Amino acid sequence: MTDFKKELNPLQYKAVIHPDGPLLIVAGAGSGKTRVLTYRIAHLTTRNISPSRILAVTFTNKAAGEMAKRVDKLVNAYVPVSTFHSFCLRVLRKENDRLPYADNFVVYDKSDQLTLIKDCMRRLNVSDKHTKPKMFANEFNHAKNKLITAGKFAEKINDYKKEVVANVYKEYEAALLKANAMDFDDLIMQCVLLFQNNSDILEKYQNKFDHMLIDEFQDTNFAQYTLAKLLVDKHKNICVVGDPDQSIYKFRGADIRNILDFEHDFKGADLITLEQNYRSTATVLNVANDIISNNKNRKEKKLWTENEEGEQICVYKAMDEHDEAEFVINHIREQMSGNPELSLNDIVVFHRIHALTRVFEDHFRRARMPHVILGDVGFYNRREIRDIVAYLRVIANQADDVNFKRIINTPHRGIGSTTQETLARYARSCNITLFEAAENAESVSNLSKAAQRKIVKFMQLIKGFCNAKSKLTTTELVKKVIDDINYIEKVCSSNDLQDRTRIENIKELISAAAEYDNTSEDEIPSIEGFLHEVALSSDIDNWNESEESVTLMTIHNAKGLEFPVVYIIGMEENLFPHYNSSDDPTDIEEERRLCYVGMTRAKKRLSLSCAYHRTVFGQRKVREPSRFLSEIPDEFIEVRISEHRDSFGAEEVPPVPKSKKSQNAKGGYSAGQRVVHSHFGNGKIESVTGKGDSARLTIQFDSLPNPKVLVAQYAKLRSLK
DNA sequence: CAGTCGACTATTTTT
DNA sequence: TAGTCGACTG
Repeated sequence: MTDFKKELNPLQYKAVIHPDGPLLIVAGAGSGKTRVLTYRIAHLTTRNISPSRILAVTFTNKAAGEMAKRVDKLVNAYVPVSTFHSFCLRVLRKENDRLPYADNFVVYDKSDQLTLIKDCMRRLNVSDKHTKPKMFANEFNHAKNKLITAGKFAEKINDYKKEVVANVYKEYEAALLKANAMDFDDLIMQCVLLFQNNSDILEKYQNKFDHMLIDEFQDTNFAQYTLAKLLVDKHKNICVVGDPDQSIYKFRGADIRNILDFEHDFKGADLITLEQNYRSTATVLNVANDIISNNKNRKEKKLWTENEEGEQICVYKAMDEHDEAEFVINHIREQMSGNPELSLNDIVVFHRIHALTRVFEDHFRRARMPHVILGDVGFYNRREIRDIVAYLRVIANQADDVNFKRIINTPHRGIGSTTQETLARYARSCNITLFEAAENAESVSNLSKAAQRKIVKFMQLIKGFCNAKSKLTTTELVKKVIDDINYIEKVCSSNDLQDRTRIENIKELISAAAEYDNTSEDEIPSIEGFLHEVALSSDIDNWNESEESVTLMTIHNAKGLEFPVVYIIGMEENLFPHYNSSDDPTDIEEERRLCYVGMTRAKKRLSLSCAYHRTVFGQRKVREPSRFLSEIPDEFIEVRISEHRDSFGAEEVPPVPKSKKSQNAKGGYSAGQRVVHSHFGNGKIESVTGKGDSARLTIQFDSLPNPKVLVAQYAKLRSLK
């Protein structure tokens, strides 16, 4: 049995063995927050509290899985750990008969949501000229995070814009219900509504759990906090862990007041503050402390450490983003060769926005440095995966109009937009789903005989799947769908790289289904269960941290992680802090917290970089170093300046050697000329538009199937003879 | 009906 | 720059 006292410091131990009642643990970065939570859960089980009577909630599925594993290791007990979303989904499925949704409801992700919103806008004749679908999505999400339903929203309209939003919101909610689908934020809101409207069910869950524990409490939103308050209302055995300085999800409705008000909401709550950092070197910690102390709106807290001073922070001022990438690669090599203990998976590159990874990926690939990029177009957002999953969704839930529309002509089967619109109009006039309309295709007089035939054939296919559903495992069904619709042959049969990766991805989807069939905690694995898992899975959940490669990810993804070597790139004004945050002081403070989170991930070595030039929206712009850089005292940093330039802010030295530059200046490119490109190799210029540096060259490279258009200034071409 | 071409717009961050 | 959307043509 674990000796809890021996493995924890006195404050951590106090938190772990704290008896019943509300407990707030304010835990600074690297102070052993997860450790405390894990040990506390483990400790509860030793107090004869059954694992199933503990409700533990973390921020990601990955963190949840890891915590469950660690508890198991400590006390040999399996305590299920959830995210708010997965917990709510489980409740909603279980208590389905109290909901207006049928039990096979699906979860809509962001892009399903946008499609549906566009539909609603079209139906209400709302132009997307000034009110973008995304804007509506944001409004709805925020409303749901505050538990404001469409009905409530409509009650407090004060201007025209709100009125439009209210109308679309109403239409959207109705459409969701009709499609038997919930969006992400519904999972929480519907669960809260369920509890609020059904006291017997609420009571059941209040009695089911003796203790509730919440990780990353600073990033909970109003709906989540309300849910927690409801659940623990009887026994008040709630333990929350968080750090206000690490609250970085305001855009998702996270409300820092949750943690600041906790002691007020739960009278008699105990507070334990953990301030000793075990993770980082003193230098890293000092720098992070200095940065965060610039936030005005914050509770004073100073982390300290007994760790060694460590090396200085490296700040690299690059010429441009290419130079920045080269620096990171070279620096990584330097670190690796001087340190045999170090492995590539000890190294991470953080960025504020995904767009920065493009250039890095290029350079990493060319340098043959193994790397993994998290996020951006995640696995389940790839077209081929979405296509197949759309079939599964319709098979599971025939009311799903959004996905029905997606699959009716994918792969092409001659059911074009005219036919689809006729079908949709028919469905609307009869107030039935597209699926039902398609079933009656033959009685829709506006459809041509040919169109009817094609729809009937398609419906036979789909109904075949629906009938097969109960007889097959998830894996078998996925395979059957892919085979029967001939997806690979019809959509990705060429031999180019893109199609080959598509096929790889499809294989991976089959593996994912197999994995679900084999390891799911669902009593009976089902296509619905698989779809729910898919809907709630995130990039970080699928990240394999033991792979021998450098990881690139956003700082938002880095929450709760730590790495020996950390790079933060793009430390420039309007990028970090981000442009959209630069005029609002509260937003700037959130950006600063984000910076703080990034820095405090580093155990040994932290490097920051910015570029003097960067191509933004395809245009080369002069950049200014981030204000955060100037918030670091000089004594902690070692500044390195790009060799391509003498001093920062001095006259720019051209990135390409003089000879090439002068050729550009002469406007020396002309059609028919043979050239060499560093990337694509030999090619022939087919045409030239414009002149000088901004000339656009259409070049047919020998290595590529199609011509490419490059801008002379950036193309870095060398003329042949 | 499907594929191509040009115009346009976009970058926060995610369960 | 690159990805998406709509118009146009075969």
